[in-house]
Amino acid sequence: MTAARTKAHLQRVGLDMIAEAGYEAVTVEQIARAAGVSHMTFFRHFPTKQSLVLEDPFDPAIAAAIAAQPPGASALARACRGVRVALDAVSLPEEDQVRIRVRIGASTPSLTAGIWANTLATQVAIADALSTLSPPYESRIAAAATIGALTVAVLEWGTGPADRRLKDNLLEALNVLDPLDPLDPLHQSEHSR
Amino acid sequence: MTAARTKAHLQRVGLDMIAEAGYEAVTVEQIARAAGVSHMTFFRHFPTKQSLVLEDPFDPAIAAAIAAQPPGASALARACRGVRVALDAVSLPEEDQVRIRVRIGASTPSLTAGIWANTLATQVAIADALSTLSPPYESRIAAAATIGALTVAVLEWGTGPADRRLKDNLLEALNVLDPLDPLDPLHQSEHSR
DNA sequence: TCCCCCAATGTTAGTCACTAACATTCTTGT
DNA sequence: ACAAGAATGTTAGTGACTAACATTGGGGGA
Repeated sequence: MTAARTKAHLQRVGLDMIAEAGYEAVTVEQIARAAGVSHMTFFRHFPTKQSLVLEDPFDPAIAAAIAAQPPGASALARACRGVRVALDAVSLPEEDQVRIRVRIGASTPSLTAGIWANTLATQVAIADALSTLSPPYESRIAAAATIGALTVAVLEWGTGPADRRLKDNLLEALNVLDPLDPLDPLHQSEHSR
Repeated sequence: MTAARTKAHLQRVGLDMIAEAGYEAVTVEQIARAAGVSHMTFFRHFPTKQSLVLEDPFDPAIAAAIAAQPPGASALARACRGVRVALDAVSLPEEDQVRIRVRIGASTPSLTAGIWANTLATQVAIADALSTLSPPYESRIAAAATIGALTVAVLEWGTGPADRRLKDNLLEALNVLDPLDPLDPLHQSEHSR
């Protein structure tokens, strides 16, 4: 069996078991056996048990959109506006499996901790994108604040009603840090400065 | 030996060993033996190995100062101004041991992850304090952004030059989220609204 | 078609963080 | 001095994760 198939199979089986019994109640050994492999194969595909749930590749489009923001605004505002642009361009997965993973992560304390840890790479990428126009310290602060807001938005989406769109949650979060004109709440980020 | 003394002794010995050899290179067993106790005693005083480095009690004064902020400003602004007031009132420890702990945490990836996890309780407290005047969602976003900024400020302080004051780092971070009048950059938080 | 090669997987034996159950010692008030 | 409770020790275990080495299976070249 090809490597990608084995990995996908492990994740499907593992998420099923965890969704049913809870993250702590399922051991890696059990997941591996249920998927018909050994625990070593599990760890060859997922570096940690956490990563089965939390694995989330960073999208470089976000950093690019932030770096492309025009000068004249604070680092925080540029970060928020860049993310808005990226949200318009990229199509979010919004698949059911993502929602399940977020729900598991939000309801398991040890995983919620891991979620914040997972954002570190994104945080650094955003800070780098900001630092072309702002001092490094301000860039790091703005990046951390932005990531914090977005992470809460994702967690809230995962635990909220199923018909709520992730994108709406994210835009609302950005609005807290960088308020748009309330009369024209959307479609302004690309044109305002 | 009284419990508090044993705990302090374990922490002193453990931080010494970790500062010298690195967090991953020192086992709990080694710390316990060096302190003249068994590993069970270690875990009776520190729930995890991480907590030896990261343990940091939440100061309720911060939440109180935020809750006392006057209405008329955004949740984010009230959070920042409340923290500024709390920083004026409370005297920060600023001891060498704190700096050592932050330095260890900042330079050890698995601990940096734990630092973010440790802020969760504070984040919830701030969100609660904000939610008396703002909707819960906006409160959670603002709390996450504020905590994110403050955490970066602490990490930066821990790795930066030794004569830099923690308070200055924190105020500068708050300034990124809630800019003060640049002509009167300090001493304004208590009077502005 | 055969074979070989290498990627994917298995086996085994460990380390380390952490826990449960129970035994032991030390301290402290009376 | 003497119980009673707090602090600590012992032992045995679980589970995540790693290192070293053995094994298999399928696809490309001869």
